[in-house]
Amino acid sequence: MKGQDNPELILSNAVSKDFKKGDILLRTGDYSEVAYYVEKGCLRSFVIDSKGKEHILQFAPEGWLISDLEGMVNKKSSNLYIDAIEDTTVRILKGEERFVPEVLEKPVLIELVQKFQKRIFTLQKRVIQLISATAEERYNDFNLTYPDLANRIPQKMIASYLGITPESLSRVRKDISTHK
Amino acid sequence: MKGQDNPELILSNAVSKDFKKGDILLRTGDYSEVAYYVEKGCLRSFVIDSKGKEHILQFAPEGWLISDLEGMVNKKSSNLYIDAIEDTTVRILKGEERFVPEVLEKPVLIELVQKFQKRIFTLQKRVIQLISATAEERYNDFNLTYPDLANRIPQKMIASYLGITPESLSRVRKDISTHK
DNA sequence: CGCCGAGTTGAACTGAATCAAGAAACGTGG
DNA sequence: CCACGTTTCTTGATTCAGTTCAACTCGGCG
Repeated sequence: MKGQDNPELILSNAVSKDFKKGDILLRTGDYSEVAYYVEKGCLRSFVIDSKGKEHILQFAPEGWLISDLEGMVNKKSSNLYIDAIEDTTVRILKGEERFVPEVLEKPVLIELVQKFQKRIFTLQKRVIQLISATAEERYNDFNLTYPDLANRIPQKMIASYLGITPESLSRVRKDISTHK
Repeated sequence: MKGQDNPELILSNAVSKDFKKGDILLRTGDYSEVAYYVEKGCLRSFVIDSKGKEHILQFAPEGWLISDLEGMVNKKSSNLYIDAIEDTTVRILKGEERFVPEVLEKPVLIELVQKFQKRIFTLQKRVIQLISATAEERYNDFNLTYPDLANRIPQKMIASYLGITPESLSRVRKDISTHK
């Protein structure tokens, strides 16, 4: 969830931590009440389906927030992974501070409500696109949602996020460049 | 967003209203800071794409909450429609009570955060499915998410929600019945 | 009745997946 | 800094799930 409006209140007493490219922050089976605010670098969350295929739910470059909401809502272990695509510096928002709403201060709750609304809006847009747009249209929208990210991360990850194969994305990019 | 856990606090001073099947509660271009809690009947939200095709984002049978979050977040007019699929009774949650978080009481905010987390989780599940599941798998999951709704509403609306054509849904249902 | 929207079925078509093979880029150790 | 192996990207040929278009049936409602 995007946060270029810096979430000062939520971050006020969050500690920093560094991860190396490839480090896994959360794996299936883990239980986590932690959320990460990315200061530098890029994280991703993804699931692995029954056929062993990876599906990327979200990228989190600078200014984005990423977490395992399902685990936090259901108070049970996660079915998703979060890992670092680049060397990344995060601020860690602990569960006690953040995801047991009862103990949060009102101004922090307000910030949360607003962040959640944005995330819901983003996800709704993605649902509509998956339903109605072609691979090419979705790739173009990816570039609007995550400016410049296409130059930083492997194409196969973009393909996974778009819900197409790397081969198809390669062809889509070819079409865009040759003609347009 | 599902609410079989009755949202008592949010509803505490919400007024009731009845709509007839076919009534439009919100249309593109309207600005609304209202949310509806469905007590009886069924609403739906949908968008119309550039080709004039309808895409259903959400159904709201009894116990669900439905609204135009985008409009509320961005403080601008909506690009979606909400209408009644059946004669429906709702409780209206007004913006001043509900979507200007600053004036909400802390217990109400906590309820909101929890509702939003559930909606985010539901949407994430749908994104994963649109990316990775076949039409048949998605239809089966629809029946889990909205038990019995398949018997109440036209199939072409289910098809729109699933992101397939009515013809395809017809064939999927045939396959399921003939073999299984 | 007769009509009209909803659902079904068929046949041809298409966007994207799959499978396969080769080319380019990448990083790791010598 | 180069050499090598591994991963990523590209391109081609084939297949397949779902679309499109068209014709027909059914069931409810005037």
